[in-house]
Amino acid sequence: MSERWLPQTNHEHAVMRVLTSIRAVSDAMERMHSGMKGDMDMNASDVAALRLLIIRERQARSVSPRDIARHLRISTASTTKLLDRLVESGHVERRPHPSDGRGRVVVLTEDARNVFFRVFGDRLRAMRSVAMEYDDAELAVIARFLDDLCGAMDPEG
Amino acid sequence: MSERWLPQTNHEHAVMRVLTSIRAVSDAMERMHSGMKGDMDMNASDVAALRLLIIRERQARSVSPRDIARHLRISTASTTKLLDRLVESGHVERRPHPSDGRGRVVVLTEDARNVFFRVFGDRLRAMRSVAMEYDDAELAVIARFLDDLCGAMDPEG
DNA sequence: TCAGATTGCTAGTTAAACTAGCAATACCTC
DNA sequence: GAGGTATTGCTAGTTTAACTAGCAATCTGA
Repeated sequence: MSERWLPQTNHEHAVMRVLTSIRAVSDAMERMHSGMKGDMDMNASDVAALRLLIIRERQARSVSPRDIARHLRISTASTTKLLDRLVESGHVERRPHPSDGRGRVVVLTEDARNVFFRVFGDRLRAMRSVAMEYDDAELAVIARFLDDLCGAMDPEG
Repeated sequence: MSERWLPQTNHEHAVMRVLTSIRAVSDAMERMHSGMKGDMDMNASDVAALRLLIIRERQARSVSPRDIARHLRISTASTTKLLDRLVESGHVERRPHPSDGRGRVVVLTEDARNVFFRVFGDRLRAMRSVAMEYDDAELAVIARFLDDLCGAMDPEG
């Protein structure tokens, strides 16, 4: 997480500590997701696709196979197979795109939502109760930091 | 990231916003790592193993194949293959464990350190300069939050 | 209008995980 | 100590999920 750069001042130590912690959180998140292999009959990519669908649904934005391919950084061919798995397991459906004859719209089934929250519910609740301990001003700082960081890491998002 | 839970108060909205942001950061991190597929001749697991080695080295803690298997949540058989790849590409070496005849100690080559920082350097600098913008008190709050969150997500770490 | 781009798919290939089981070594109980 | 059990890292063979190449259908812009 560092470079040959070594923190000197107290402030630099604090910076280093935050970057180390963010890495730890990110690793924990990754393990949590890839750990779904065991908890449900799904691999990490399938879960990631499901998460994208859940998030986009909350934003009332539709998701195409192309979107999934871009988000997961996999080929459209792999995405077709991924969707085949999710369709076959009854988690999503392919619908024709309303205006683009080539495209598809991928939608969650109610079953998928249930499974997702059954598996992630405890973890989400635990995370939420951690955040609940912080006041508005603190949360504002944290959110601003995270958004800045995100922008620095990955311009497109 | 949410559940059927919907934020009501301002505070709950702030909580939600932070959890959404942390997800975004985590996704960006994951894409950054899996994006290494393109930037170097390595897959995400190999990079993750390399990161573990870099971090542990800084803590002066040795790393066994077993440690890597546990950290990446893959089998020891897969870890053997992973190490074969990294040894063959000249990024790590297997050394005998000093006190346990069964075990090995995996150590980085100088070459691996160079490659790692060449690829991640820009990103790490960008992240660091984001954190630099925050004062000690803010960084302390952020670090505490992240550590709390980590504890909530993944007790063992 | 039509040349080029984009979408999602199939087919076949490759990479990296998996399970099962092995010998060598360590640890624990008597 | 001696013997049984656990742990480590490995090999062999299998399965999964990514990849590339190329297709028809559709959209877009000059």
